[in-house]
Amino acid sequence: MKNKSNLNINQFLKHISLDCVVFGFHENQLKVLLLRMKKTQEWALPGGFVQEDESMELAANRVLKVRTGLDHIFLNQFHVFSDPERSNINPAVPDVLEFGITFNDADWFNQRFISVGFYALVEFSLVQPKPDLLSDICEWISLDEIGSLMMDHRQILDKALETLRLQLVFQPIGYNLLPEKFTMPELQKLYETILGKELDRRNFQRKILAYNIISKLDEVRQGVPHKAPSLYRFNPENYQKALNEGLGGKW
Amino acid sequence: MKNKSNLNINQFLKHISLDCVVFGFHENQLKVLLLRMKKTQEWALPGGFVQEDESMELAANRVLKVRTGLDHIFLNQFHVFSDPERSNINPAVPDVLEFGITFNDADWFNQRFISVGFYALVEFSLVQPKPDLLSDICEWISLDEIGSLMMDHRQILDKALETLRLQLVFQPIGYNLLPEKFTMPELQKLYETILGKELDRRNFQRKILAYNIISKLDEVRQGVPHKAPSLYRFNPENYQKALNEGLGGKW
DNA sequence: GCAAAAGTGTTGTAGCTACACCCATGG
DNA sequence: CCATGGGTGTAGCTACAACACTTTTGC
Repeated sequence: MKNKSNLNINQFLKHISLDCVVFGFHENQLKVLLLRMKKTQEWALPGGFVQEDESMELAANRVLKVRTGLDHIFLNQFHVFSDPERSNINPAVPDVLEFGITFNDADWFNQRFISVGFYALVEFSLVQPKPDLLSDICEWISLDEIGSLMMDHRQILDKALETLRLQLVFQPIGYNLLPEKFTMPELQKLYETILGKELDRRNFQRKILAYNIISKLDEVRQGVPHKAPSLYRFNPENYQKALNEGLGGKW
Repeated sequence: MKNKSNLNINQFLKHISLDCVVFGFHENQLKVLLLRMKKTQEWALPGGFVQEDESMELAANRVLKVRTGLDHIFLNQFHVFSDPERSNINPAVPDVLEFGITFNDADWFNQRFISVGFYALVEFSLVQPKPDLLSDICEWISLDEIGSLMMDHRQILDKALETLRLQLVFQPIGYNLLPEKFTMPELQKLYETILGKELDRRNFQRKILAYNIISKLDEVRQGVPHKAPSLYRFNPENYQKALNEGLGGKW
């Protein structure tokens, strides 16, 4: 008797999928959560399909809950990818009869899919990456080590980054990507990585502090060479306000 | 013999639709192209379904070509609307057997649809509004005269406006909304309408001119009371550059 | 004590706001 | 000649960039 898939394909909407670009920040590097496909060894973004009774946002949350173990993830849709050629031959289609997938199911997978792109910001240390049925590895890859991806996923990633860059300029992003306590140089490095350029240490500090979205703590980071940097944390009230109203200012 | 619909529903993807918020500017007012549904007399956004072999962008262009007579319209997708309740009972579903629509077709219409929102900027005077099969009127309605709309179309409109506002701040929008020749006060009124606030006449002029995206002509508007305002037109090269690089600056 | 990184201050300038004034036209 | 609206100029302020200097710590 075959191992049976718990996949019931009929509960999903046809033609519609979603892909998530999950960003994390660790060791002063921006990372993205990727899966390696069993069949082709290609790397891919975590994604899935929408059920009959859920919104795209709910579906993205559901998918990411399984992939990361996290609930209530910071999520934003940023673009719909609908080029009819984007998955002319879908390399992710599982082998027939594997995982209990039938001929009919394989046909279903080979349909043309329009995909809604989401980006997510998560705290690196809280994530427990788990591969899905079609992949053998799920792990964080540094942005500068990512090469080509499955299908049009590289294009999706690039668009997510572009969007993140635009958002960063007038919304405080760090809250979701950093641990509760962090140092000013860490926050700066995050900004520099996303923006793709270096910033002046002193001007950065003054600018961030002027927004009143973070508060200095009476602690310093322990066990580092040279002068110990102070720890900060986000100020929830002002942070929420800044999220709604935007920041303004040049970067 | 019944009048036969030219609609072949099987050529369309299931579950996916698109809605367009078409903006035009006329008599110093921002207007939106709306349809009045035959069945319910409700106003609705022009929209449609995606064919098997086209991208969302192509589909939106196709829909708008029929609705306005225009080709190569400036179009941007801005959000996906996927609340499962957004069309619990679809009021736009045509009466069975009307327009040659069969029982099966009616079922098809009553599916749940996820809709991709597009906004379009067009030159008012070039548009020749045409109703579709399900509507009896297609016409421009001033933004401040629009009340509630069919389904969640009001929400879609509001989101489009919000997006337009954000885009306006760092991209030159006017080109697609104004005729070839226009005056400074007209351009200003357009900005004021989109931003929803008044701007200083003199500062506006200096700021716009500083971008070098428009050129003054050796003509003035004829047949107006008081001092005749100069005519301007967009400068294609610098305009394209500004589109790519953004503008920057506060509004 | 020297290198490396954190913390604080200053100064010049571009760009914005908020004005005042002049010009052209119709009644 | 006056009301209305277009066109141009200027003063003050803010926010940013580009700097120099001091402090703390590991080796």
